[in-house]
Amino acid sequence: MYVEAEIEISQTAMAAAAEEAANCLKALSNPSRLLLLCQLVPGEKSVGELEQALDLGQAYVSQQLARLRSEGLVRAERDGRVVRYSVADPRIMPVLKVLYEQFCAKV
Amino acid sequence: MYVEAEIEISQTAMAAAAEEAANCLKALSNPSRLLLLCQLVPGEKSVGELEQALDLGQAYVSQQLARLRSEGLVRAERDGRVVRYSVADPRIMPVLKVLYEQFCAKV
DNA sequence: CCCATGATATATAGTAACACATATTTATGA
DNA sequence: TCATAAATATGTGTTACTATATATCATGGG
Repeated sequence: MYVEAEIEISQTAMAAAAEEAANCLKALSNPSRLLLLCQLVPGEKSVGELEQALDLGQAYVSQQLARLRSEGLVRAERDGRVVRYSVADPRIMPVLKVLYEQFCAKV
Repeated sequence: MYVEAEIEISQTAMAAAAEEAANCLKALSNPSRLLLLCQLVPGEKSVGELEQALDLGQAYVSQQLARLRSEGLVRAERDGRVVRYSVADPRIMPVLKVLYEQFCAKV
């Protein structure tokens, strides 16, 4: 009985974690958003800097940043007329690291 | 010049890696598929076993497995009238590990 | 103080992809 | 050929992608 209950809870917890992780992955599962996040790994960057670094249009960058913001993955901070973005969710750093290891460092 | 060329290549390579990673993440970014993959971490399982373990319908499980197959993440092997699935892409194991650490082991 | 400008955000729209359910089909072994 | 296991087909509602157009917001000059 206890075992069943625990398994039940465990499965529930697992399902909840899977949903949370899946939401996070959905936000990461776009090349532009992934590159945007990578740009933010070393530290915060303004929208303009991100546009330049990735050679993407202003509105597009802003849209993708809004998506990441809505998921709580990045944070925006206004500084004069510039808005600087940085990584807000500590969980994605290790995820980005492992993605880099698996998909970029193919040596 | 060399530097510029290298940066150029580097960005191209980065974009290519980002696309590949994003495709992989897209396949992972669904709670059911994530749970299915987790079930396969210890070793291969038949479709029926997966249905039971996750309490999902047969067709649905088969659909999600087909999606994972199409991305090369899992492999199907027929054994009599049973089909056994296993993880096919070595890159997703570390990814699943980090997801587990970040989203499940919250202690 | 108002306005022009630069920086960023939001709105809108069309196409494609996804999620999921139900129905049907294919393969295999008794 | 029947029953079981798995795959595919099909339909419908939802979400994603990306482009273009427009709005907001802060600042320095007049």
